[in-house]
Amino acid sequence: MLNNIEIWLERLSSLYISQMRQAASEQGFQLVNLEILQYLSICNDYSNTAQAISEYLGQTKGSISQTLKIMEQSGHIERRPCTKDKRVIRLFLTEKGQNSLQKMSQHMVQIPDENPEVLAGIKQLLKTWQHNHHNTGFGQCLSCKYHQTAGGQKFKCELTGEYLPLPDKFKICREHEFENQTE
Amino acid sequence: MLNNIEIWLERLSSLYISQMRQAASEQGFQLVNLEILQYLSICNDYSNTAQAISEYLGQTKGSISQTLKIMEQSGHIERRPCTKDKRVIRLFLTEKGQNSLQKMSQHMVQIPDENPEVLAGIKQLLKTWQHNHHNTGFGQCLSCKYHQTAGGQKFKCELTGEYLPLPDKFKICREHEFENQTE
DNA sequence: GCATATAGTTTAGATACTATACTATATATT
DNA sequence: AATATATAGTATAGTATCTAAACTATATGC
Repeated sequence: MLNNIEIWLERLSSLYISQMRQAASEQGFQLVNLEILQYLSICNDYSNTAQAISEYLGQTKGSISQTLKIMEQSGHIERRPCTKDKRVIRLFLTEKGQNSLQKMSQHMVQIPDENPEVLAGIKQLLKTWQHNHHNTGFGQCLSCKYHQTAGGQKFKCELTGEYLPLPDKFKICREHEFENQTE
Repeated sequence: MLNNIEIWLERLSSLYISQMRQAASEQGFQLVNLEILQYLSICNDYSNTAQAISEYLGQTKGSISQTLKIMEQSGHIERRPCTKDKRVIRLFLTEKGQNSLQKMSQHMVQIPDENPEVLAGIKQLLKTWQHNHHNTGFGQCLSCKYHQTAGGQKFKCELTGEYLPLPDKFKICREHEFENQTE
C-alpha cells in the first residue's frame, strides 16, 4: 500500500501525465511526442541524441528511433550528424517543433507564485529519489560535480574539459552527477 | 521557456513516468496497465469504472475499454455489473492484479523519511494546480467539501447521502471537490 | 589486430490510441 | 407518459507505439 507521501506524489504525477496527454492530443500528438519535444528543449548539447532520449524516457531505442523518424518527416525535429563521433546524430527542434511545444505548454502547469518551500521540497525529493535509485544522469549542469565556474561568459565541464556558454548551466545533461550527498 | 519550478516538476514527473515504465516492463505490462492497477488500488467505490479511469488518465474511453478487456482476460481485474445502475460495470483488482501491482511498486519510488516540508510542498502544489485548471475531481474524501464526520466506524458523503467505512476517507473519488480556496 | 562497447536502424508481431458509430440505461423536459 | 438528452460502455478501422531481436557502423580498450 502506498504511504502518505507516495500517494500524493502519485497523484501529482498522474495529474501531470494527464495534462500532458491532453495537451499533446490537442495538437495531434501522442504523449511520447510531447515528452521528446520537451526534453530536446531543456537538454544540453551532450544529450540531444536518440540514445539519451531512450534512457530519459525509459523506452527502447528502437521505439524512439521509429518515433523520431516520423517527427522528422513531419518537420518538428531536425537531425544533424555529429562531426566528432560519426555514430552520433544530434537532434534539434525546428521552428515548427518549438511552436508546437509552446502551444502545448500553455495548456500545461501554470504555477502562479514561486513558493520557495514548495520548490525546496521538490528539489529535495528528486535528489533523494535519484540517489536511492543510483540514478545520476539528467540533472542541471549547475548542480553537477563536474561543473566549474570560469571567467567571462563561459563555465567549464570537468568531465569533457570543454568550456560551455553560461546559459547552458540550466540545461539538463545525461552525464550529470550531484556534487555530494550532504549538500 | 519553463520557469524554475516547472523545470523541476517536469523532471520529477519524467523520472516518475520513467520508473513506472520500467517497473511495468519488468512485469510484461505497458505504462497504462500499471496506471490502471494503481488507480484501482486507491479509488473509492464511486470511482472504479471505465469512465472514471478514462477521465483520470486523460484517454478516450474506447482505448481504456479495450485495455480493460485484455486485463480481464489475463486475470488481473474483475468486472462486476452494478445493481443500482445497470449501465455501470464496477472494476476490482484480483489477487493476481494485486500481486503484480505490489511487485511493480517495489521498483518504484522509495522515500526514506517522511519529511513534512516536502509533503506540505507537494500538497500545496497539487492544490494550486487543480484549482488553476478548475480540476476538482480525484482527491481524497477527507479533503472533500462533501465529507462529513459521523459516529462509529463511518463517515458521511453529503453528495450521495451514504455512510462509508472510515478507511475509505483516504481513497480518491472522481466527485471530489476541495473545501474552499483559503484552507 | 581483435574483442567489446556504443549509436542508431530495421523488422515483425503485439498492444495502445483516436475517432466514430453503436447499444443500453438513466435523467430531464414537456 | 412520451420524448429528448446525457451517460456508461462496446465495437471497428486505421494509425502509432512498444518490445525484442538482429543488423550496420563507428569508437574504444587490450
